[in-house]
Amino acid sequence: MSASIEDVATLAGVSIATVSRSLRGLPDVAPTTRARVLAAARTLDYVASPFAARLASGRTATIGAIVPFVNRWFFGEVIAGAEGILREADYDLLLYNLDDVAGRERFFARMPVRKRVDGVLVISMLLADEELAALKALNVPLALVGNGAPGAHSVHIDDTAGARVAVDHLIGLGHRRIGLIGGRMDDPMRFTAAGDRHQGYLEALDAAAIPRNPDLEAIGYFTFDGGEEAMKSLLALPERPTAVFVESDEMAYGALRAIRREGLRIPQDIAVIGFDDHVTAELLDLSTVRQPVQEQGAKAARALLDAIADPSAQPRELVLPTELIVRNSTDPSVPPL
Amino acid sequence: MSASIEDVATLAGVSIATVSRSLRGLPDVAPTTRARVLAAARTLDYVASPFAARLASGRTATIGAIVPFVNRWFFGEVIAGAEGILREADYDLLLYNLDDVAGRERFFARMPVRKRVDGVLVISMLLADEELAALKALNVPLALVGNGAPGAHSVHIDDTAGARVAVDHLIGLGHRRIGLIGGRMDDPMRFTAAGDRHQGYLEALDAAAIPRNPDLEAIGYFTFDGGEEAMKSLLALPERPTAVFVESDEMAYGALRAIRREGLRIPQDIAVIGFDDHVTAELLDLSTVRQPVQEQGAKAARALLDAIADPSAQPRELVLPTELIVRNSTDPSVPPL
DNA sequence: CTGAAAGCGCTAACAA
DNA sequence: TTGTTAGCGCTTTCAG
Repeated sequence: MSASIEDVATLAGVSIATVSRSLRGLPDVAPTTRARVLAAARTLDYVASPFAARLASGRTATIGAIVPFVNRWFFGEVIAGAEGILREADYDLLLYNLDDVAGRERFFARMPVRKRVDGVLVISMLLADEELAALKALNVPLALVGNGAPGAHSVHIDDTAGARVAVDHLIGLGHRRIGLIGGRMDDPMRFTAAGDRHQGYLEALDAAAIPRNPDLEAIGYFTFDGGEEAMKSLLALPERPTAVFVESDEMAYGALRAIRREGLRIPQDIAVIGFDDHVTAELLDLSTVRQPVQEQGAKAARALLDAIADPSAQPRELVLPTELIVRNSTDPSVPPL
Repeated sequence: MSASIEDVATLAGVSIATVSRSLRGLPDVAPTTRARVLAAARTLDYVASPFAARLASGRTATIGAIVPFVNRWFFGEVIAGAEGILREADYDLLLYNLDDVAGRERFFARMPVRKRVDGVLVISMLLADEELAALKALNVPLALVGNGAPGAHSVHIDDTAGARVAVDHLIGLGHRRIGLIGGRMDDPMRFTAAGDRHQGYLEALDAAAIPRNPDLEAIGYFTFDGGEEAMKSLLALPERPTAVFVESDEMAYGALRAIRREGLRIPQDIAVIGFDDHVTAELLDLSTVRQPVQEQGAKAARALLDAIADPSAQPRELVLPTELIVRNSTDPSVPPL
């Protein structure tokens, strides 16, 4: 096996306590002693066994990240953002991918994070009361990305405001008959974006004194196919909308396809704006509302580290700004790709 | 704090050794005793401290996954595949995201996986000799996704064969002037796909007795922009190709854009086929070569678990099949979206 | 400034 | 079948 703290102590001619202190940069070690220890550690290529250190100190130097789907764009970005900050601080990132409702139940039934993390990062999940309670019972700081919860740190955008900006943009272009394509509010994974963005849509209409029209609101799955289906239903209306606000870019891609299949032109016949600024939104020339994704992960990780350093600190809520990105799918004056 | 093994032992009226045995399902425990222990553990909501267990047993029950970019489609899928298998086996997944060349160097300089994993999963990286040596020095099983290495388990596709199928498809459609858009062989992250796919392109031409033509080979970054630039250079040729094989779907998206901007029609003026079957390939109606991605992660994770269970087992190499997906970007007889 | 020694909460012989 | 006990490799008092 590899070198242990004893080996280093022997080689440096000091006690293991001094090795421990030297290596961790604790005060009260003579500079020359420390140098000797560092040299010994280096020649033996020594690293402390994290498990022994964790057992002895009680600190795990690990963050658990709970994510619905690692393999979706948004979540991957958030994790990348968080990982960078954590790695820098020498924290490990333990990944829990829920995958579906069954996986989510399994996670909360078994609570595999117990006794193994100093903090928990929950990505884009609206937690049920019992779930929140279960996580709080871990007695470690909790940070949420995407929405807030009492007693937890949180980093998110203002979905409602973002949606309002998108719809205002359509109104500014002269549209009055504006459709909505959105996700179900009762999504099984309980994402909150759908509800909030729907709300923003309604507020924008109200502010412009455009009457609400439930016929123009098409709800479906928060996916490409869901968007396509929803758009089809709007196109089948006796009087179809001249513009649609779609609650996510992925749904918007489906909407674009439905519109093109119908032989209609974008944006002349129907203008489309999405939400997220997904990687391929630019490629598809889709107007959208950009949200900082990696940054949400990074900020949440930072919040956790701060909370671990100072457990008495109050939970903070951080709201990051969104940005309207105008492309050719809404504005014909923007040159197409 | 939460319950310890002692608490359970006391409540069940047995020794801690018996608790340990009962909870881990070891033999030689009387059924009634085991039942009593399980009941006690349940009422105390007890889980063993993983750190104590790991220190005592020497098994970490965690796998380190080293990935260039969590936030890219391919890698996210691989991780999702691996995570599922590992979670099922009660293994933790420790994520190391390299992010760039500097991150890669930092990783290998510090080797943060030391003393903390029972196995290492390396995703899509061609390891330099020193890197491979460093990982082998960990003395734990090593599994690679995307390419092989002596002494390591590996799961990958046959990139060369896949590329050949793609180019054969173009040849079958009557094309003779077939361009290539590919990544640099000397990619800083050292992905191997570029070289292998390039090779397949050449082999397909040779097999069809179509002379190679270096002018038709455009090399760039393995990204959307790289593909766009490369396509532009092909379009600028005095005699442009009638079809292009692009080594990745993401590059192909860029190529599609360059072609459309030039006012040319796909596939009538130029046929385009990509590689990967990236999520949005269907949306963009792009013909491609599909590779099983999650499955590669799952199979590699399985290989690691097997190797941990039986360290004497020889490293195995698993090659998964690819599949040609014909869409409208190459074949006009396939109805467009 | 440094060392001795007592844990941290388990697992794994070894006895009984 | 069960209990006793010696570690696992550190961190952290507490003396010195």
